[in-house]
Amino acid sequence: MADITIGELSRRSGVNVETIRYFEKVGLIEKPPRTEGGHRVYGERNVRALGFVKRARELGFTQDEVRAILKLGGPDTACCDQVREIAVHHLGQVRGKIADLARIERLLSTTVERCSGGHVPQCPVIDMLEETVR
Amino acid sequence: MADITIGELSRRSGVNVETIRYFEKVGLIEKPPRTEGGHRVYGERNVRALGFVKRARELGFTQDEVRAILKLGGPDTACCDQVREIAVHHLGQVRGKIADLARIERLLSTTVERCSGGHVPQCPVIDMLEETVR
DNA sequence: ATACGATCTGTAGTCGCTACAGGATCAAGG
DNA sequence: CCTTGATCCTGTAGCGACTACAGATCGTAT
Repeated sequence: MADITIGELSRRSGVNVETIRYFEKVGLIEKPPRTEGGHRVYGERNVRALGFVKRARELGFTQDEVRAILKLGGPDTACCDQVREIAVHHLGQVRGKIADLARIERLLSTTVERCSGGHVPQCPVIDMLEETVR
Repeated sequence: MADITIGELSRRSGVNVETIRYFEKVGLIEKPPRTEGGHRVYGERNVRALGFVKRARELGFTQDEVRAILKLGGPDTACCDQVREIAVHHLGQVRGKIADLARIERLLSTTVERCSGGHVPQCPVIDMLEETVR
């Protein structure tokens, strides 16, 4: 039960100190007890909890989604359905973004390729951007 | 040279009225002349210019990049090199994002799949998020 | 002339943080 | 015990790229 300061929590979790305080403010992590002087005091469980939130954010879950998952992931673990639902929805979003980016990637790469070809009629990139048709 | 109001420009370009004014404020499009009463008056060339900016933004170019391209794409068209450079850099960013999302997609989809399997040990999604190892 | 829609400016909100400023607190050394 | 220096506190403002008002004015059709 070694007490952990916010700075140490930051080092251990890889989450910025300001971000930890921010996560507390917006309800992504719980409010820890304080010292006499008002400094936050954490323990091991907080390291895990923060890691959880961090990982979820890295995977692109919104703060709302993370909050929802946390609420579901309480004492009763029977709510797997709802967690799964959130994850499936998010997976859909991710796939959508990948598709969008893939389209962009194709367009950009073929355009840039035309650029490097010796002949320089005009700027193919600018031409491409000018094609208002879509 | 039919005069175009900001509302009509919005309809034709598919860009929100507020966003058009915002683009003007941040220097992505030029300031149009005004009527006596102060209403903005556009022409066809503004429709094309706005379309250009819109398309570039849809492709994920930042405002700074768009401004840079616009500056380069002036009267002298010999600056194709620099435009290409911006596009290549941006292409790199796009590919990076795709790679990140692909990793996320794989992790999410395999996790969710384990969920749907009949056996329900715990919530695989939560388990996955709890694995602090990476 | 007047009503009504469109436009004007300016400010504030969104999301997810990050970066201060100006203090207070804590732990270690003298 | 007292000072130093690192860490911590709160609160506010900034980022990018818009979006959404509020409250006023303009333009035009009847």
